[in-house]
Amino acid sequence: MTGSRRRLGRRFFARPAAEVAPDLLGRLLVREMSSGRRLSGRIVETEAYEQSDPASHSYRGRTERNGVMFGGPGLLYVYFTYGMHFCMNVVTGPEGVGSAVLLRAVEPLDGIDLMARRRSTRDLRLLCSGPARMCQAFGVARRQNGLDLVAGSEMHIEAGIPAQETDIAAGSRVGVRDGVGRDWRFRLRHDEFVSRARPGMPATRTPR
DNA sequence: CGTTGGATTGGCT
DNA sequence: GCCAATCCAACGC
Repeated sequence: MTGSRRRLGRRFFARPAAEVAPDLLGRLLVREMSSGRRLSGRIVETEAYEQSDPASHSYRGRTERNGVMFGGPGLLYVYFTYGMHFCMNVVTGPEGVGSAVLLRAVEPLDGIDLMARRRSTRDLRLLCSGPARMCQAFGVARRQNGLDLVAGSEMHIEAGIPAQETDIAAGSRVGVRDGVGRDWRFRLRHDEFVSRARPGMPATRTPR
């Protein structure tokens, strides 16, 4: 139904962010609560950030805030923004290089009641359709920064059912003038769980 | 040390 | 569609 429960390994993440980002669509983000409860969602929207990119937190080198981005593939990079929101990324590429994929939206699967309580809404489309909404629904905050998605037990990503290339739409990222070949925002076409529409995200065109 | 604005969201001028 | 909320990293002086 939602595909393979095989966990994605270190090698999957040890590639350029622009390659990992579209490949994450259709995979399952999973959090195992210490209570034994499982929270999960099918990834439907991502964005790639390479170190060479002025829009990336890692562009100006390693700092206290972005340190995890340089820590090696498969780590979870969580940052705080706008004075109230958290966003989560999956670190990609080799250790020492600051690259990551921002998880922007998932389709809620397991633990929907718990997500609804955290989000103060029962509307499925408002639970995880945005990077900060996802973090709130999954209970991800500062404490989860640096978690290992490959060797750790708190969070991981399962293989699920990878999206077909023809089902993927690519466009420019928020606030970034992406040129041809640099459309690094990816989402499933015709999916109702993606974040709210914004300019620069055409409904057509396939990546790579 | 002061200023600026952000990989956003929710509520409503 | 527009703007306030609210912290803090990065940058300029």
